[in-house]
Amino acid sequence: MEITKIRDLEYRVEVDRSIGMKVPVRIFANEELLGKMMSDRTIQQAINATTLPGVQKNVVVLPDGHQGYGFPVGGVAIMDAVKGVISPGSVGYDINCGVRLIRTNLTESDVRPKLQELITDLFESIPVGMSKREGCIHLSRSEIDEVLVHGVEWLINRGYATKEDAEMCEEGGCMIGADPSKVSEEAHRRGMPQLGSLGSGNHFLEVQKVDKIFDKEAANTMGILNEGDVTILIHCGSRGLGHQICTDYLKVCEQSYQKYGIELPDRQLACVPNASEEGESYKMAMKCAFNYAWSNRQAITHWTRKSFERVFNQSESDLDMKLVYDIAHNSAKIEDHVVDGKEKSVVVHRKGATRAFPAGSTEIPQKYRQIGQPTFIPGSMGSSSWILIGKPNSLELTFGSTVHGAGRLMSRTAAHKNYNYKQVIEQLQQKGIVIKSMTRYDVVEETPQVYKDVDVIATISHDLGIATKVAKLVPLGVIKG
DNA sequence: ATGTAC
Repeated sequence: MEITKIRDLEYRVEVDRSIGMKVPVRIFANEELLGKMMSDRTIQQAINATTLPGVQKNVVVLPDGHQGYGFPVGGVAIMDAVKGVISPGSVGYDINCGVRLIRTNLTESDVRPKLQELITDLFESIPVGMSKREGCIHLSRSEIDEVLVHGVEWLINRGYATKEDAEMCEEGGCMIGADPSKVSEEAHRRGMPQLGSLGSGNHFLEVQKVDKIFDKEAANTMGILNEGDVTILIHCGSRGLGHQICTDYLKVCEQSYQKYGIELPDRQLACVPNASEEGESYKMAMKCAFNYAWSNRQAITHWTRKSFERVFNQSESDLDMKLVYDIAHNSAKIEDHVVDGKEKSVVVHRKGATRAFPAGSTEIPQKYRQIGQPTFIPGSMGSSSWILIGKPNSLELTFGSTVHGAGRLMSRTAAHKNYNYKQVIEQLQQKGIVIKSMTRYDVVEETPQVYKDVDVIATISHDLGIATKVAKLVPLGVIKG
């Protein structure tokens, strides 16, 4: 493959019809990050995606891009909504994996003396770890259907959410058109006992302080007033339910290629025509997983607020723990984008990528319409996290998207070879970071050294003008699987 | 990411 440098931070793979490419690949990265992408299948996977039926304009690889299942994590691809495909493989297993940020009225000096107590209380009240059931909201077979259809609204009615919480989620915390009859009984069964659980791997809940504010106006609009303010970041997804829905529809894809005459360069790049019966069914099921993931993060939010109330002996209104915003990392959405100078309805696949719509977009809450959509990059444990806001260049360059995280540098196995639990814990202690985790191996596998430098990723997004820096957050304490 | 390989 031939990669051409277009300018600083932009590279390109031109169309090669001999291998079925229909559009170019556009890579946004610095030289070092590009080098990492070239050491695995990232670019090849993006090239594969340019062969999919109905693909438009170009496939995007963001600076945090790395190899994924079929389609790169940190990738964005748009398909003609009428003639193109929708690709469950290009959304990923953890449908609506995402991040939300909560603000508080507390400062670092309020939290430090009670940090150990706070992290212990959070760890005891929020279920973490693989396949966790204890402590979750256990849904009956009919209740889970209500959650899948209504999303956060179901939790409002049960006292787990406010109307404002729902408004601070994309789509108001509910995807219209979710149909639980398109979700298998197996997926239902897995989802019923897991609502309100964090999961494992890179999922976490972190208590942070605002380290530096870069954009005071935007920060203040989000309720981030001063450096030293305490925030909470929650990173998790749709758990076993979303995973099962992806698994189920990958099978549906496999069974339909002959019927639709689809030939793929990689079986893992699973897809079906967007407008087909199978495509419509996938979307209705995917929307259920969306609603479940929002509800999941919301239940965790509720228990987080209760935990803070207990530890600081203050009421929820005193603490003013407002949800700043909630974003999705793994999604397919029908949006209008400009292709060849014309607005066109397309399926936007964002896998390990978030929406980053600029100011004025009707898809973002009124509260943020003047400044642009808030987006968050989760760091976790030793590394910083970032608040960014969407800017007009995102529509020009990345189909209204930006980066979602640092991206792994070292495999899980390599992490164990190079680091042990004691080392990682000591390193965190030296920084004053309190951690409680379900397993030791998750801590080792998630040590900051296994990730690329999140600050560089944020800076590239900023320099490209797709989403610019609002504030840098650093961890005080973290709970994880 | 995920009942870490039905």
